[in-house]
Amino acid sequence: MSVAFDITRDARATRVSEKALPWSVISAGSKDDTQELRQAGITLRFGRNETIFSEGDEAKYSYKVLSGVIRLCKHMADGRRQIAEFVQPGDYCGLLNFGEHRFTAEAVSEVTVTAISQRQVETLGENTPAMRKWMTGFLTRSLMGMQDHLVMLGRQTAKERVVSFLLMLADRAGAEDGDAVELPMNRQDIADYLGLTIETVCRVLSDLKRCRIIGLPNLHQAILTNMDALHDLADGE
Amino acid sequence: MSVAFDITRDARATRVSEKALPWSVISAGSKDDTQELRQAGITLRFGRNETIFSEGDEAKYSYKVLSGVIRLCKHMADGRRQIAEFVQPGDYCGLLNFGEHRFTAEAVSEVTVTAISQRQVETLGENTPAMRKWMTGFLTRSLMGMQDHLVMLGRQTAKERVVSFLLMLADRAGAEDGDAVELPMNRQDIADYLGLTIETVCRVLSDLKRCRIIGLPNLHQAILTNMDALHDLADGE
DNA sequence: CGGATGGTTGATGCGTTTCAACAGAGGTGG
DNA sequence: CCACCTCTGTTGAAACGCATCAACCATCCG
Repeated sequence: MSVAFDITRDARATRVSEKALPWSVISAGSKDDTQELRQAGITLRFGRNETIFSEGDEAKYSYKVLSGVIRLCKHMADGRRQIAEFVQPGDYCGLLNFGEHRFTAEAVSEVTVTAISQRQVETLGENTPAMRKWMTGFLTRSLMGMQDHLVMLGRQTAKERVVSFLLMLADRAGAEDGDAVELPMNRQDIADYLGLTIETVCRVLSDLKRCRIIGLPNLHQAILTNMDALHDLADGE
Repeated sequence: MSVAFDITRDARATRVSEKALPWSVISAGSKDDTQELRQAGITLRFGRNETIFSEGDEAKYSYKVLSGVIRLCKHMADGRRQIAEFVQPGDYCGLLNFGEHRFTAEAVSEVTVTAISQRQVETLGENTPAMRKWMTGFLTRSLMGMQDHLVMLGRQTAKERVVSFLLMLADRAGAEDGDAVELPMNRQDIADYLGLTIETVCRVLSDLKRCRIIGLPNLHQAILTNMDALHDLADGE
């Protein structure tokens, strides 16, 4: 299957060191809510901090996350980094980047993805109305998410940002008062998503814990002890 | 024409005070790069600070700006405001907000727009491939603009933000070294776009003027005396 | 055990905000 | 025409929130 070969070339272009290779091609085809994409992709695995694609790379493939979490980020010349989005299982990335990828995609944790060639996506979009509709919806949802993120970075305080972030994760996971939410990303990732430093994120989390608004049983979980307080804090008391 | 009537109802729903009315219906139909939209709209006029639509309003219409500038913003409960975008002549707003508008749109200056019903837009999208392609492109460009804005708010300093803003305006206007760019929005608008205070924006502009990197002949123009210096400042020296 | 990695906490400094006073442009009415 | 007012922008002084720098801690793993 020539797609497999192309994938390999594309991946090499992402500057993952040879050592980081090989990703295993696990299977061709996987479950997918979007019927038309079902048999279009092949599955790849990436280890922690491996690069899936880089900003500026030719966008030959899109990816659907099967397991693990991907961060989409921009690296500035002087090392500053801004994470635009955490892509979770069931979500897509690199979709509809005509020409070249606008972000670098890196594996936050062990990740498996289905790769779909952009050509296939475009063809599907041109021929199937349902697919088209889904893609427009996808773009619109992306835009909405980015809009909320924008307001957060522009006008919320450090505490508001961290709390909003926890609530966003809770919302995505369907967590309720008293439930635990997973924090697959590390503190630096959270900081770079929120436009803060790692120390500030730590301090806010410690504060919340001290006030018994959340619990932190380990580095990768937060227990939402008091959702009401969180909601109040999220928009400034 | 029943569309004209519907426009009136929609506009009233935007809570523009009766005093602020009437907007004049200037003409039906106007020039448009997108052939299919050419005869679809009617033209409306809004005065400075009038609301074109509000966040949460049912999105019955989209708007193409013919003249003037619109700001798209979110208002927080405590009065904080974040501007997501300045919509300039030739640009669109309110497009593809299925259901309800996600932003409040207000006139920065005297504005004339063409209003197009969402139903028409959708129908055009379903039937004409060129229109569909254009709309996908529009969404993608919006997303890209928002992504750059996001990085700016998350990771750039006050000076970098103001400089990037000037360069963005210069780029849009096609201005070169030595040219003047128009600043149709006031300082508060700039501050709310950049996630800063009005005082900080003032100080940075004054600084740039003092260093002879820009000139400020009046409140609504900036002369780009030294584009190279601006580009350097935009990404941290 | 020792080193590496990632996280937390404290002390200090800086950049931006806040608060306050003032300046300039434009508009109105005596 | 000028005094007066309002609106917006500018500048200064002080306060504050977050960043920076540095020390320390916990966990993991060879």
